[in-house]
Amino acid sequence: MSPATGSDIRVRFCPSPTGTPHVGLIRTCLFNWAFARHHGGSFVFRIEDTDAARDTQESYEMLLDTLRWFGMDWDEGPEVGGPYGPYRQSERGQIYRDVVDRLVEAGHLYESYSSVEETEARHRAAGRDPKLGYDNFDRDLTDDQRAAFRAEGRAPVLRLRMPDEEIIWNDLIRGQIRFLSSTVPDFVVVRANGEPLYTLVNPVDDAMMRITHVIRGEDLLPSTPRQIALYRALIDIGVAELVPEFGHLPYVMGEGNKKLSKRDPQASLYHYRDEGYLPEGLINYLALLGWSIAEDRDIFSPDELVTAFDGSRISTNPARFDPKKCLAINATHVRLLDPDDFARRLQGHLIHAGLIGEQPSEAQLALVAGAAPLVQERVQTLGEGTDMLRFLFVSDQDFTRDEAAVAKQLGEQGQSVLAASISALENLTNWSTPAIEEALRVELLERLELKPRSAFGPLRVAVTGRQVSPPLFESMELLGRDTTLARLRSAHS
RNA sequence: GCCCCUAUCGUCUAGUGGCCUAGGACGCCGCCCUUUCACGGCGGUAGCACGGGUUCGAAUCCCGUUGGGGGUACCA
Repeated sequence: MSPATGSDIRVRFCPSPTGTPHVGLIRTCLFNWAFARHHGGSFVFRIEDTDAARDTQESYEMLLDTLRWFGMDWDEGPEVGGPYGPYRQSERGQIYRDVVDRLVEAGHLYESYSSVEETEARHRAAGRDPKLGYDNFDRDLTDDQRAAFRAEGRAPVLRLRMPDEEIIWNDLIRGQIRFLSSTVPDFVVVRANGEPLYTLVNPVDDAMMRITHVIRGEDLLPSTPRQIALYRALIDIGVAELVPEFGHLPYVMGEGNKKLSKRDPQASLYHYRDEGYLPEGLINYLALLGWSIAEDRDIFSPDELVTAFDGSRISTNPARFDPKKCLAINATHVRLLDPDDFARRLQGHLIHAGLIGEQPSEAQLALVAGAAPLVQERVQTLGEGTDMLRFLFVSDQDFTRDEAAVAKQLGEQGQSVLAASISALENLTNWSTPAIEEALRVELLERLELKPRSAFGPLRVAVTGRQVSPPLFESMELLGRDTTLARLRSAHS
């Protein structure tokens, strides 16, 4: 049973601004965004910065930057506002204080003075496992007892009184899940210093922002009974209208059996952006981590994702992040790009790599336009394209050749190929790909009777500096007669 | 310890009782194409964790075992 349908659907993405945006986080964001867009609902972006010790402004800005790069636009949130703001928890202190006062007044929260040690001691004295957790001891403290604790100088935390009945919900992804309330102790929602905790502010904000579907990581699944209990209390005091639907996404794992760690460089989205992955390639792969679009298909555009993503077909078991498949999916998207679009993006990456300036010259623009089609079919990322085209853009002084390639191709036979090629090309009047190819084929393949492999390998290394390059004759044409001949001569010792 | 989630090729997954001698993708291997590297094409490799049920029939449902993961904070 869904509490809302169609455009009433409201979902949120609510990260803490700690560290660099990573794969698991953005995957969660993507699922929420796609779900909202599919249903024509609202996507709310909220910043959970209640932990002053760990939150940073830099991380906050990286979050916004990353979402924008992916094109995951939000309807409400930082910088766009909305009817339920502010959207940074650090700015919502008064709201929480008011809610807490009302919850206390209605008897849902109570003061608790027990320390962990005292709780464990009580468990031990009763012959119970001391690790059982909080024992709800302070629930029924009398006024006198509370006064006595205060007199000792102790400040209480506030705990939510959990209901006695079993808590059951129908998880959007996992079906019915039930927890015995006896296994869920009363939990702290306000610190002794008066600061509210995540356990309070997260459901309060979801309620006040009228969130209908909470889609989040599996790690939060065990805290759901507590949130539902808090929701019921919020409904009781008129802050919430309903308990939202919950859906718990499977983990994204890294190497081994560990959850993908924020520290793992492979987990940082910036790593992929710098390498020249395409946003649509990453979105495609991220979506595959715990979801499938169809039985025998796994390549799709962001638009196609949105069209298909109705919240079903989400898997329950953890997914392992596979860099190889991520690369392959990205490569497919590179090839799918409209050639002009690819050239434009490649140009951006060449600028990023410093091979051309922010304002490329006419000649550089022409070079990019001519070279892009040569590499679009043979690279997996824009970064590889940049590497492959470096020889076209570097100055003569900066041009270097790969040592292993030189050793392999520019030995004795390579030198004779170079000599023959130089004389064959020196007198070429028409510097075009077909003419260059014709001249070299006649000279090397027919006259010297060389195999194509041994004929063109040395030329490739001499001209591009690498054993892997765009097609040779096209490369020579783009490089131009003078530079090509200069490189052939400089390789000829 | 207690609670919860989870279990199909190396990896991501399809599969909701008969369409399954289990499909796709990545990876890997082979062949073709080929001026390198790729692209593309063709073919191959490899899997239902185990044990009990239920059923005419189980990868699919139930129970258990084992494995994996998470939670059990005055972090989020």
